[in-house]
Amino acid sequence: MTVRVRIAPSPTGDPHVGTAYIGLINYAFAKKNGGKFVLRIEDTDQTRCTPESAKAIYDSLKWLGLCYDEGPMHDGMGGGDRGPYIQSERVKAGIYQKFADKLLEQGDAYYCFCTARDLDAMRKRQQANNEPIMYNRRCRGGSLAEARERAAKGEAFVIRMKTPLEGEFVYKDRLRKQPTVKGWKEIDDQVLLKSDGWPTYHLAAVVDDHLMGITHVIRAEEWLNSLPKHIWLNEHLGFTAPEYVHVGLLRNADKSKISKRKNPTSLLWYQKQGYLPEALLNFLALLGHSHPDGQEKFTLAEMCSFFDLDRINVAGPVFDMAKLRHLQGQYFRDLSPERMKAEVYRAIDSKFDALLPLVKERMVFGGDFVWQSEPFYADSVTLHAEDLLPKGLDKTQAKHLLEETQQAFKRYVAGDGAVWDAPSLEAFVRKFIEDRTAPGALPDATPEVQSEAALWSPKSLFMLLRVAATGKRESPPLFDTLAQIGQAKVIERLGLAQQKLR
RNA sequence: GCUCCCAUCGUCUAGAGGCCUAGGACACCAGAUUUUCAUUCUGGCGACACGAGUUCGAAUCUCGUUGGGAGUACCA
Repeated sequence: MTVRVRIAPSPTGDPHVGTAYIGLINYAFAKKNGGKFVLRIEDTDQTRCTPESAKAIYDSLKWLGLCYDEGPMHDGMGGGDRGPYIQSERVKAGIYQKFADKLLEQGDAYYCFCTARDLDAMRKRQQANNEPIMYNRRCRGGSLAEARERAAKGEAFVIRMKTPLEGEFVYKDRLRKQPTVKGWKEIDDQVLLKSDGWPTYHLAAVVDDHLMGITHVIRAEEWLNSLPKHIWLNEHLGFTAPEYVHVGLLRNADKSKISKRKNPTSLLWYQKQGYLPEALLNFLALLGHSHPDGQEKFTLAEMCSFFDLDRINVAGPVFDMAKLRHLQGQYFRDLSPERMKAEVYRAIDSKFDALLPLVKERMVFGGDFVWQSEPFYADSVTLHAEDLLPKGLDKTQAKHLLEETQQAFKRYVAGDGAVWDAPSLEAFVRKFIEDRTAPGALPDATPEVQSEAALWSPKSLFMLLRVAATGKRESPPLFDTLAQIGQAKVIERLGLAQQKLR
């Protein structure tokens, strides 16, 4: 039997680093076993999926070098005779409806007419009573003929699976020590077909994995809980189930499932930042799996040759940006002069158009751009304490001003509808100064602070901010500069300036 | 709440009963090289969550506790 594996991302938002991770594992497993790596687009949520997002997935996989053997045709990848590989197209071909009907006929599924309101109320009740939260199966007993009549009259419905009411589900995942055992009564009568007639993930994935001849479903742990449903569906649809294997979830530094709030998750971001695909892939390859000899730097092809599914560690690894950065450096320095040049130009180009109008006022020669725009590209700036002391300020005072301004920026950024552009920033900072210096603005303040208020002049604060943000006493207009540097870096550099004044 | 999963240095991991006074990598600290910085090299810090068993012997097996995570949608 030839190995056939798949990744089945949902095209919502930016392509996700988790897709790359699971993709890498599947890809390596396929190649190691001389099998096929399939891409299927799971766009059955009509409200969230977009074609642009699907395209970004193809491009990202291509960028990483995880070229799929079968899938939507794109840029030399894809094709195959088990298509279409986009579920929305399969919906239109009536594929899922057919299998839902089969279950209905067999008495393994039923029409459910409960409304969202009903379900909501039910859930609230269960929550209040500390009961497990699941559908109460109210519609389960109804006759099929009667239900079909109601449906024909235009009443909204979904189709649910008729989960066994008793007994146990047992499945041994090859990566887990113990078999998964679950009482069927804990398992919900999952919706299979939504009221718009489109399938949910559960039905669509099981049907397509079968139709596409998938032999191994290697996916993230978050699916482990719905495994019984998927096995059940395979059985009742008369399919030979693929082997299901669940690997650990990528984590934030706090061990929670990786999320864009706490970690960059968009592959587009890594690409834009200048991360090399080889480096990112190599880094991902180190998570949950390792080279048998402890080697840490290797190519995709090498990984494919030593990859061993059974050596995967299912504890969810933390995505450690520091280590990624290290590998990126290793790969970058190994680049050929041509490729390195291309990377450098690309990095400059990424901000060039936005920066040139600001910087050009002080330029005499083309080369001046390089040093004058340095603070905008640099990861960090070098500060000199003496530059941070505008006329008339001492260390403590300057530090206070920086501290308070930094706090103000933080509040500003956290606020609703905060716009980080030059006019907004200027308005904000001027208002901030005004509030600080208005007579009686701080009635409860100590005399010390009161006297400090006199120092809040635009002139000294602006210079302070300029130096803190850029490390230089000369720069393009302050607010344009702050806007271009970006909120995160500005706030960070304001903090570093305070440390410098200690 | 309920169900399920997981558990070696701060992080990624090696380790499938004696080779473990637990190895490597990142980070961190110190030193060498470098005019500086970075690179590179050397050294240091640093973990088997806890408690019972099984065994002559346990990081490795079993059970419990604790901790962390996931799921609980007409999202995937």
